[in-house]
Amino acid sequence: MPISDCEVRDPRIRRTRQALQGALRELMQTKGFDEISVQDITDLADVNRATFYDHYNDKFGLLNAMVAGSFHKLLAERDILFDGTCPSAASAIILATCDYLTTSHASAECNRNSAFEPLMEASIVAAIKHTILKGVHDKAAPDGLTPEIIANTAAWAIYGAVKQWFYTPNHAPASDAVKPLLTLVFPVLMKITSPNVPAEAELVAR
Amino acid sequence: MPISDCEVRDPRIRRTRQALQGALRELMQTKGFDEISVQDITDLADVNRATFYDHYNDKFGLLNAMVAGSFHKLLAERDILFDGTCPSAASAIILATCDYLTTSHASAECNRNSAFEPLMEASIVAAIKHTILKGVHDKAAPDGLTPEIIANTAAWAIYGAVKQWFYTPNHAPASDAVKPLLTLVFPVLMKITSPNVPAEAELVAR
DNA sequence: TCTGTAATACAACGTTAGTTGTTTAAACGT
DNA sequence: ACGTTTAAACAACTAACGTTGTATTACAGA
Repeated sequence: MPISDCEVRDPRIRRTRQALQGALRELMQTKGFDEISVQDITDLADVNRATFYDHYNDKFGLLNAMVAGSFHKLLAERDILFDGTCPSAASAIILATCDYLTTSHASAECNRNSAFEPLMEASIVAAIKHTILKGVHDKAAPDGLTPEIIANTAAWAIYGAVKQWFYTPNHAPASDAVKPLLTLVFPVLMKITSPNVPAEAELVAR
Repeated sequence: MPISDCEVRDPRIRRTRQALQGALRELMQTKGFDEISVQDITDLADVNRATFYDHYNDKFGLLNAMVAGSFHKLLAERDILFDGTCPSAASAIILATCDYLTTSHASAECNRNSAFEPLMEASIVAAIKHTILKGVHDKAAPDGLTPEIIANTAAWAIYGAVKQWFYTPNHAPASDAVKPLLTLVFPVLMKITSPNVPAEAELVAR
């Protein structure tokens, strides 16, 4: 029965989890995620295999915690705070996502496993959403929408945009890609403060 | 070594795959996805377990094929064709996604498995993207963007929006939810034909 | 410092996964 | 109708999974 990762007091738990995450990180330098067994991880971390299951449901749970943790850290380091109106904060989120995708793929190449990518993605999207929500949770939203819906939509849109950018052959460097991607997703975020964007005019006239 | 699902001539292959998909579908009525073993599936489908691996890489591969297939079918039945400008087609896609999420959750409740949901989601998003791309792949896109990027962003945004709607307690019925969700994601799609939406003005002035 | 709580170590278990090689039989072109 | 092609059946195997129970040891509060 795994316990939440945030605010763990007991140093034993922190040590064990750090060891497991460190081991997985190290193993992923050389192997693909699907070639790594729980045994491999616990051997390297010098932790009993059964103990692993006290902390994570499975290999994917560990991956999830790792990705969420490091992406959150990346965002925190850059001191990103989005207040619902400032495009530069949105840019920073997009850039961070670009960077994260790039570096994480550089270390862990070739994960042809069918389950690997969607899981990483879910973790990243959750982190983006969380960051957006921190800034807008107390703002207003137009009828039928909520800050949560908008934040989630934006988070998914951002990740989808960055992902497609990333998988485009010979894509522009991240710093150049941010601006066009921002124009794409920013209208979604704008719904928080200005419910009516002009495209609306065409919608009601459908 | 699994073979593509589209256009399978050999009736033996079709029969086997249908049997496997049917079996999984039936098992998911009562069990969670993670409680179902490949053995269970092949037993019910009256197929040898080794044969399973001639068709799918693993359980997730089968799930993927099922979801993609049925969601595509749902879209095809409703005769959805999105030309990049018509909001009603976009509405139809959103509505279909709402419906699909609702029905698929009704049959397969409680899949607390960490890997299950992200995989289904990836399949659905891929299907949405495919539908959008059919309509816009030959259209123009503003600098730094491509029809693919826009389609992917829109697909992720749509799924993210619908998902959050779905998980909102006491959410409005799908038919009522479509309109607000549409106002949220339509600006993204609009980039295909009208590169400059007014929010842009604020962006360059940052 | 002491004590109850809670995490880890360890061993052993049954189950499932995924692979391989061979045999049988259905499908297809001619 | 015949022979070729190719999918499915089957058995057997290794390796990894996830669980269970008990003993040990580290932590946190008093």
